[in-house]
Amino acid sequence: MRRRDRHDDDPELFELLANLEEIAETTRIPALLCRLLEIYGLKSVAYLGSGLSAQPGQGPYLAVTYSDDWVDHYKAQRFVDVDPAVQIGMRRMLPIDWDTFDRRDKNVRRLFGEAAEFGLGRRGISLPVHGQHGDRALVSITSDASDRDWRHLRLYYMRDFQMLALHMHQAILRLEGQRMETASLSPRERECLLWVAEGKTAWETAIILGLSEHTVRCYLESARHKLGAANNTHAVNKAGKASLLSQIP
Amino acid sequence: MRRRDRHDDDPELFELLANLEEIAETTRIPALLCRLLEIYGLKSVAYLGSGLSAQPGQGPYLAVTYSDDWVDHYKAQRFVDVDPAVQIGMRRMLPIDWDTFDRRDKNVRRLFGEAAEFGLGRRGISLPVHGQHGDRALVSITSDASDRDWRHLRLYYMRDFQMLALHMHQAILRLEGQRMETASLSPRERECLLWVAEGKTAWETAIILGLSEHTVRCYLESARHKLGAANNTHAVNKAGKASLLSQIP
DNA sequence: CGTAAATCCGGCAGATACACCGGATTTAGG
DNA sequence: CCTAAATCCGGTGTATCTGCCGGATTTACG
Repeated sequence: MRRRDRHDDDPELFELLANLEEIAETTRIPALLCRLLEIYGLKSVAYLGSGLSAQPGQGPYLAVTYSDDWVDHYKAQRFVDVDPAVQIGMRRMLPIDWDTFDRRDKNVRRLFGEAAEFGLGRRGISLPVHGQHGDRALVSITSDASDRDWRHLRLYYMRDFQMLALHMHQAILRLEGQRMETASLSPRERECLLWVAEGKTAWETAIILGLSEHTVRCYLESARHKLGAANNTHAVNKAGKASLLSQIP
Repeated sequence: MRRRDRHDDDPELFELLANLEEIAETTRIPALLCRLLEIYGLKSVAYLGSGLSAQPGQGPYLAVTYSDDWVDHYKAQRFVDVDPAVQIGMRRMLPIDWDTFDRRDKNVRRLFGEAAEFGLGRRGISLPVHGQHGDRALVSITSDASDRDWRHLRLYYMRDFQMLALHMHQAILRLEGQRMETASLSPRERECLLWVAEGKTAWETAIILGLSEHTVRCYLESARHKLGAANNTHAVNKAGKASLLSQIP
């Protein structure tokens, strides 16, 4: 805990955010994570990104300060299926303190036990990040702070890392592709797709919108064409990820 | 700008977050927004939520400190279709400074001109919020700070309001329903649904996964049943919103 | 004043989805 | 040990989707 004794001015935070914007290669990310360790006096920082490239089957993106040993062990033991930080954190919106995890499960206890052996901090927070296109990330930090310090620090960590996590995700998205040419749907096309996404048939949608069934089909067809979708299901998925189905046009 | 001269300790922020967690009625939200005005020395705070109730056709949720006159005028003029804070902010992940908007469009200039007449600050920031289920929100704040002050303040505003916006959204979600019973899909069901969401037919999915077409149909059927979906399209939409289609199971 | 886009309508053939019927083995957990 | 769930396979009839053909008027923009 080097410079975290004063919480007054935080030029570091904004400097780090600027650095993230300037990064031009993914190879420089680990170094930046290490700077985070120093500045915030942490034991580890980890970034786990999912759904970055919009193609299924693509593995998650990982950038960590963990030792390679721990990463290999984690993968070999398939801890990702057990790890509450991932399982719960990836399904949340707000950051979560690892202290709140239920450790009664024996697999979970084993995970945290072995994590400690590999030098991860006893305390941890995971901050979920939600991108625009269904892409997600989880930024996790660990610390060895005492119980006293931790109660205060965690709040400041949550505050700063909420922003850092967001910008980190943005930077990685920028570097790892995810070019999403956003097609624009007409109001009617969007409306038809919206109801089809709710499980309505073309006929039902026609009733709801007061159109002929055939007209609905035409809108769906042009929506599919605009989105480059193979069928309605694909179109709904693409439009949903591009948040074209929200109420605000 | 009452107490914002010192950026050192921020008990206010964490107190506000605690208040947000304790709120039991939506009627108390406006009062909390007004406290934000005082504490941060702002001209206005606005929350705009979209897709909160998971039913289409539901209007957006609005909680603002604007005058009713401005809200009525804004709605009457359909400014939401023009407002770059909404149009751009809702499609972003990172917060955006209103100074960066392109004001060449005459409609945009009219919007900001009339906004100033109704007493909104000259400076503004909008912070997008992304929920887990496709729900979104935009928290916008305005200020009358001088150019000098603004350059520094905006960063601190972004930092604190990034957290405040998130917790505000969480509080409103909690109060405004959005109970999403998360069905759990088996790996195979999820996998089939994933490829169908990519526009593949059952036959193609069967080839990809090395299964018989009939087996794929069975998995899709049980997935639909688990999700309470009327058809594959509905199932993909539901599963996507519940982030059941991501790589991390 | 054109042009492009959005808004509407109809029909038809073939592909695909969907529901409902039947069966099987393997695996995890109480 | 037993049960539940997950993993697999086949058939059938009907509903729905999808692509492609043909029209129409209105609106916005340069």
